[in-house]
Amino acid sequence: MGPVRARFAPSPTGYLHIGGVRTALFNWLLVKRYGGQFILRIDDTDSERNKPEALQPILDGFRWLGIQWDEGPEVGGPLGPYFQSQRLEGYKEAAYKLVQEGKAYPCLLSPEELKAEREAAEKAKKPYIHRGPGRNLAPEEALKLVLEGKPVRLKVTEGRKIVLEDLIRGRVEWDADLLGDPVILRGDGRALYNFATVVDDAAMQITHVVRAAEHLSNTAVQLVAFEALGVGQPRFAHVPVVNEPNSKKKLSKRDMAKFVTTEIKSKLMSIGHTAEQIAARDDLNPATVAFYRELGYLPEGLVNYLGRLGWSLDDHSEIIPIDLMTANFSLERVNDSPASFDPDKLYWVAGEYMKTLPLEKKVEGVLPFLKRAGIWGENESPARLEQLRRVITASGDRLKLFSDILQYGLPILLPSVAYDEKSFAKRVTKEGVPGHLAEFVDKLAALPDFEAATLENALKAHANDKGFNPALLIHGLRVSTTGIEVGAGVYDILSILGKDESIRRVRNALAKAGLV
RNA sequence: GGCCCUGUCGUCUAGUGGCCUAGGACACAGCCCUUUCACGGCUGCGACACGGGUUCGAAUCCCGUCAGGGUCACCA
Repeated sequence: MGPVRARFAPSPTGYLHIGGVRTALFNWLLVKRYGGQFILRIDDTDSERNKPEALQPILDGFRWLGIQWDEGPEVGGPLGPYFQSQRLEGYKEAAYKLVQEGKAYPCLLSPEELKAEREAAEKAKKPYIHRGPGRNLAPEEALKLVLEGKPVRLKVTEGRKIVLEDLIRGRVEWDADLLGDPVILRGDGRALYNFATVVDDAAMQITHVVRAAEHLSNTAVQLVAFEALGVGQPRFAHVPVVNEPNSKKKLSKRDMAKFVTTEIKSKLMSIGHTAEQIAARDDLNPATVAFYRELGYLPEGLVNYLGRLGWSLDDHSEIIPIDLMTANFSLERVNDSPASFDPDKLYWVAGEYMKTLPLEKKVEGVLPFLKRAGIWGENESPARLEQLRRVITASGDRLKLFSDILQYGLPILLPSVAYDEKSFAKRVTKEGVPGHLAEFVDKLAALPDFEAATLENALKAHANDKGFNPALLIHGLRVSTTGIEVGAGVYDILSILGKDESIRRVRNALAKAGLV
């Protein structure tokens, strides 16, 4: 395959939809695989719905994911402008040209008449196929009417088949007789999507249109438009839609609110969002890219997951770094049935990427969450930073998302311990434990150093000496010093805390337990 | 309803006529490792929508049925 020019054409809606990203990613991968340009074209012709400030989140999202466009907003390109709202004249001219050539004609019927036609067809249980009375007008007369403000319809040639050789779905055919003449230009001169997209794809020399399968039906009229325009056709590839988790329904841009369950909400609140903030942002739900960014997912993980959704490298690869993906991507291996979005698997993939991330990158990623939690200032001491590094290292693979630092790091980093009462009762107040703790605190005070290995030896020796199960002390210490039962190894925790702080926390716990 | 698309474990997938008593991954369950949790290791659970053909042989090809989805605008 030669060089590819592929495009993604989002509407500026204020957020980047997961399904859209997957489609954009396939376009981008195709370009990276075969060489060429990935074009971002902004579909902002619907002025009521599209606000200019709604574009930025989309661009930010793509940049965060590492999906860079070669032509489009902010980067320009030779075949711009890349905003459809700035290309309106071109659509108009193209439509006029078609009218002059007799390939399109003015629609003479009023909206009311059209509605009546449609309803009559519906009542008669017949498919509604519009053929306008203006079809046979002489070109001069037709153009005059169009210039006077009549909408323009494309003439669909009857008595033949429209054939698409789709790169993913194979051969798809439509009977032209079942296709009504579509409106391509409104009375006020604004083009309709099906026409604008064709004019632009031709003008921008798009070679491959990779888009969601929901556009498959549209392709028939677009094919007719390409023909009428007398320009070369791109190749088409219709990728299956992305479904809701555990569902056969499309992951929809609408009704995304239902994904914000109480569980999701509490997760968002745990990273510092208030209920009001969540309610005010329509991009904070699991169907958007912003949501995963907000929770501290690694973009590499999201890209891997999305790339693997509907496409596979072979019979066993799951973790496919971007270089491997771009070197091997092909439309042939894109599935032709819909795929359900699986948040659990995404979480796992994100964790796999986190495992391989260098420590300094983890520190960097975790900082915003600590700052928002109010326990990290702008000028923390080197010692404090070193402590954070040790916390992250000790957390190990438990840290799958950057926001997980709140769960595993806070109990160590926070100066005061928030005790989980159930755990406290089970592991500290328990029979005999306070006594062991009190005794061991003195041992701790006498230790030559506070390395994890030293601590482990001392603890085991002490328990052996006294003849009790070391687990009693391990669990007691953990809860005394962090308040909770899960997290890094207890020796690591004590070592990070240091001698003074460890002893202070254990004594506090003993005081709380009613023993000093 | 018309047209179009799709149907392999709960989910993502491998499979292009014999390598398939259908392989891998996530999730789930159990065991081991670790005196927590996680990681890791092992084991288990679990699918070719159904019915007809074609063929020596079908998850794979054909037909039908059923099911799901998409689309039918002077929206994108």
